[in-house]
Amino acid sequence: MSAPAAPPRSILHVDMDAFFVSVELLRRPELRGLPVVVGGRGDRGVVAAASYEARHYGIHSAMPSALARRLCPHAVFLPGDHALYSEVSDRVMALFRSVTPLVEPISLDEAFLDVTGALRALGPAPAIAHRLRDEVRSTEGLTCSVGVATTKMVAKLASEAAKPKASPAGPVLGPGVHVVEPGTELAFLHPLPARALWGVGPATFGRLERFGVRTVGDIAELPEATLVSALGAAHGRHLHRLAHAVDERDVVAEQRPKSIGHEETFATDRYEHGPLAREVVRMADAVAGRLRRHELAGRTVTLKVRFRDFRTITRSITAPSPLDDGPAIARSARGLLDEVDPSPGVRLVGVSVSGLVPGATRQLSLEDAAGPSWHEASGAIDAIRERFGDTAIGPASIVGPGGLRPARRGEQQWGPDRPDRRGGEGR
DNA sequence: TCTGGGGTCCTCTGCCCT
DNA sequence: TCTGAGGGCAGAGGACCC
Repeated sequence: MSAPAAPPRSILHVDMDAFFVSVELLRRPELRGLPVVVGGRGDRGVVAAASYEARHYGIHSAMPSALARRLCPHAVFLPGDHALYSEVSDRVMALFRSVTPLVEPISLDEAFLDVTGALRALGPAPAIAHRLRDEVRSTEGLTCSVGVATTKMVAKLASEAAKPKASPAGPVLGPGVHVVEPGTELAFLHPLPARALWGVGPATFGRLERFGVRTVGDIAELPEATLVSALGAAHGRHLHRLAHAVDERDVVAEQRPKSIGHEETFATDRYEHGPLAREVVRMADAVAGRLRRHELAGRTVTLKVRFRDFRTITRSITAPSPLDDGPAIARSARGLLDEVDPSPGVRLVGVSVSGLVPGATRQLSLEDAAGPSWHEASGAIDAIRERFGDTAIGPASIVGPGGLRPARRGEQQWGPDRPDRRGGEGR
């Protein structure tokens, strides 16, 4: 006798509407109804979010800011305030957790909620979705769209269907909540464009197009073997299942990061090792601070370099024991940088650390064994920064008059704001 | 049009070891 | 001692997501 089938899960995907822009409008209500763009304002910046009025002009997130400005010169461009969005996001996520502990944040403005266990206490999932929308609106003054379905994938696409849309006459309100009833998943999914599926980007779509694929239903009609031969085993099988609405992935509340990194695009390209090395030290210091804040350490240090022609290389090295202090990470990253020829022009460098383990398991190095180490000093540095700010202390090679400021997370989230504000050396 | 920053996951290749 | 197969791991890069 087979076990009875598990009851369908009730999964919500909540997506804040034009989140960054909406947060800005709360403190600048006079901008309501205008095309507003949040993001990098420099020549190399990109759009992080656009109001529905701005979207009407064809502006969308990830678009180069310079192009957005050409499309709508009279739009209001705002620089973005990552710290503020983060604060608001924390409050919204806390509100979600008052409904269910199974909340999986995807980004500052999106989360999955598994409310299967809350149905008895709070009523059916659509009712919970409406209640969440009302609470977000009344407590934060923000609107969100909610998708309700039995899987993460379909809930995600359902929230998209619930969203407001831009139109020539102005934003058109969406339903706010879109429910895909159990058993109707395929009817909802198959007419959607293939690009709607999670995991189908420009490259994958290009390969699928050769088979005449335009919709999710077209993908579903392809044999799994065809998808595997076109896309590789893991990706092919995964897409085949998604196109048949099979998605058993759980909502995971606690996710430990697998890597922590920091990268920056320069307002002007760098052509020499010296300035790049100083930037690498600054980024290593920032990454180390974030590792310690998360009580993590990692063995693999990766240096990323993007050249003027956008060619991107990565170089990595794995240390014998996990690292979490700036000088050690900087030494590894600078060693990798020494192998790179910057003469073609470098527009971006980044430093990241992966292979993360809890910081407490970090092994003592020879340096530690020899006496008081930089690791001990790091704790004092963190305390000083906590109290006096990030600029209060840092590696001697980057702070001081005319030096570089330590990097803060999200500080340059959407590209360099002004030409060479850190005094870097172009050519 | 000319492309940010923070990530995750997958594939391929080369090396080392058995 | 040499050779090949296979597994594990590190390194590099590509694709994708928000």
